[in-house]
Amino acid sequence: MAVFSYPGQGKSSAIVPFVNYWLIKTEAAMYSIDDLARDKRVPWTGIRNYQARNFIRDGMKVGDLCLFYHSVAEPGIYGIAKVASKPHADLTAQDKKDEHYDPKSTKENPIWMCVDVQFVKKFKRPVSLVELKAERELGGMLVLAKGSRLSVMPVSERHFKYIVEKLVS
DNA sequence: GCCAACGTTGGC
DNA sequence: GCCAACGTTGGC
Repeated sequence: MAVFSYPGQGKSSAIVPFVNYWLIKTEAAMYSIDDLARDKRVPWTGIRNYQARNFIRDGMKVGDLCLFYHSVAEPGIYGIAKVASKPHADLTAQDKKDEHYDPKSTKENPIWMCVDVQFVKKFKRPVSLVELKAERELGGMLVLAKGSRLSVMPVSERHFKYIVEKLVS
């Protein structure tokens, strides 16, 4: 939480949630923005990369907004999701039948974390990877970096707002 | 389907 | 701790 004071209101101030911004990746064939629109809220499981896990564990807070990115087929940003829970253990890692089962994960040391994500909106039109790359304003976005393979990564407020307020509206 | 770029694993 | 082998990701 961060304290913001509003100009013109003397000494008054208000506590408002401090929002972080993220980009979460998925293959549409596996789980798409339409699937999230249908399900409304799901645990974002299956992240098996330590750097991505650390972003989830150490950075994600309820209310954070996520660009919803489809990789591989027609790559681009398709909408927005919201972090709807605190980070918690990803139990699919302890499920032998799950495709993301990890024998190193135990009840005592779950290793892998996830948050619940909630559907916010699907863009009227997706912002393709080609379009993202063409925007000078978006230079430095992690997802555009060569070799960027993280499935969860932070996004700056400036980049987030440029995409949502300038590119898709 | 190809292949570059990564991350992880395991032998030493 | 090094590093080759291997598996995966993801753009094209």
